[in-house]
Amino acid sequence: MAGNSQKDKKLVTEITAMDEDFAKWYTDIVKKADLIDYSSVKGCMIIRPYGYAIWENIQKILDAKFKETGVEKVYMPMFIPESLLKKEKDPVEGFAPEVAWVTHGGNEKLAERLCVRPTSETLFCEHYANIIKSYRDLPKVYNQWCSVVRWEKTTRPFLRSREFLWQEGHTMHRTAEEAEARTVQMLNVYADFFEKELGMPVIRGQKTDKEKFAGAEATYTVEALMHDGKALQGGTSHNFGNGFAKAFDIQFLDSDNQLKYAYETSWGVSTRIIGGIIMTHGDDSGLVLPPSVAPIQVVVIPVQQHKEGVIEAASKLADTLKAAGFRVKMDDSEQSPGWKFSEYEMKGVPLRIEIGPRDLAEGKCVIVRRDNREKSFVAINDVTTAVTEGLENLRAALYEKALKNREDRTFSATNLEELVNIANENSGYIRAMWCGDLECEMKLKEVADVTSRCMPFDAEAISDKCVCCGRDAKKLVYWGKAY
RNA sequence: CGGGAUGUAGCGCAGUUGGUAGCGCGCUUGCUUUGGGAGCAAGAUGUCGCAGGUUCAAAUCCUGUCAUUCCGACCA
Repeated sequence: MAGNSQKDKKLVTEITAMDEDFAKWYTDIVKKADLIDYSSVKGCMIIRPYGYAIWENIQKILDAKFKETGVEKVYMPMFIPESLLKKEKDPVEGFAPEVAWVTHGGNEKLAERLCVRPTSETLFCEHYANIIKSYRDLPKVYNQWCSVVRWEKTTRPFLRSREFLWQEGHTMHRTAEEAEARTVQMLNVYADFFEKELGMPVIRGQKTDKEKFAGAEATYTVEALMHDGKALQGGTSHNFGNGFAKAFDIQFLDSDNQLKYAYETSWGVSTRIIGGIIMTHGDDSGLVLPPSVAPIQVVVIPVQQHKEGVIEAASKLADTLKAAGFRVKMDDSEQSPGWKFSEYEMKGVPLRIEIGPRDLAEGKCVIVRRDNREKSFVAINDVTTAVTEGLENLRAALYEKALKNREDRTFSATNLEELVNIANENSGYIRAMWCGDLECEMKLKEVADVTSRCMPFDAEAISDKCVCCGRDAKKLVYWGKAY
């Protein structure tokens, strides 16, 4: 029966509803939007051209922002000798269970085994120790784009893979103040990127000692809330003080002729961002990409393309938009228009332009927004303006929608019972005061299964007592469950 | 790392008491179609995840292993 075959066809391409099974929905999208493929090694994924193009756009934007702040790009080797890795105790202990080791070169066993970098602090430090002699050598503001390896036990595409792509900035400064300023500056670069480019509202704040990077004096973070109410750490910026400088002997002669230790920062974001984009903006039809990083910003779909003048008009439209600087794809393949509509919705293309004989007769085309499927009929001559506005409106709408989700899922608690109840019944952030004791942090994990996500900057106190122990509280903490 | 599920064509799956593999979609060719996943006709595509074992015979039974996935633990 026609009805049945129609239904079967749908099942082939349908994705799981997000409110039914968010985890399955996520993996469906990652595969069906053609972002990745699995490889034969657990936790190591193939990033497909469409997925990689998103990463490339992220890199392009961030790299430009980095350069505006004086960042220089370098590349460090991927191997770290065991002895070098062990020079700084705290991070080694943090990473030890998940480093991968190279023990052989060809058939010969290495005299000293090499670890595949889980992060490159030690390499940067070793190098900085060699090149920094004078206060005139400071600051050093280096960044690298590379992949790192952490042998995770449980893995998920983009969110937790054994090898992932990231950028890691490592900087050296003359004073503690300068290092602190750089730490905050880079956190703000990330926050702006998330909010203005990706349409993802973030909370800027500090990690508790329990959650901070081992060996850091302070870890700052931008935290985003996903559609399902779980938190995702978007990016981190660490102030290392001069702890690493002491371990690696990074000293310089200051203008007062005194030998001093340099102050270090480090900051990074990874391909995990892509997972964040999916889980923030995606819907039951697939991915929804913010225009800034969408590999295709506008897809032009000719309708009844065999009719005279349709392909020509569609091509011309696409060329006009390309010339105006948009990333445009014209799809005149033989698939039916309906198939193409679904396909590009799955891939999250922000705007779709339909153009067929009916439109041609009126000198118009149809622009459809991915997020709300709103259609507008636009004169062909005005299409550049309409696309500019459409992309901007979509970006703003994505932000608003994500912000509303966060607001709807942000709760406050002033005592333990309240907090536990909220945690049991909802998924999201719980704002609550904290005394600063590790014990209370552990207890909340135990009784409410939440961890501290961050202590927002400039947060107002909502009570003067710790939500857990009732003693005087120091900080407002956002608690939640994290990816 | 513990518990559950899965692995058969590019994708989604069926395959009975063991007897040598099938369906839908997709793909190729042709014609008709085209404004929300088109129709008809003719085709092509498989080391049944991998390695052992039992058997005259294994996709099917047994053991191991790898991968995916879900839940938990762990971890950033």
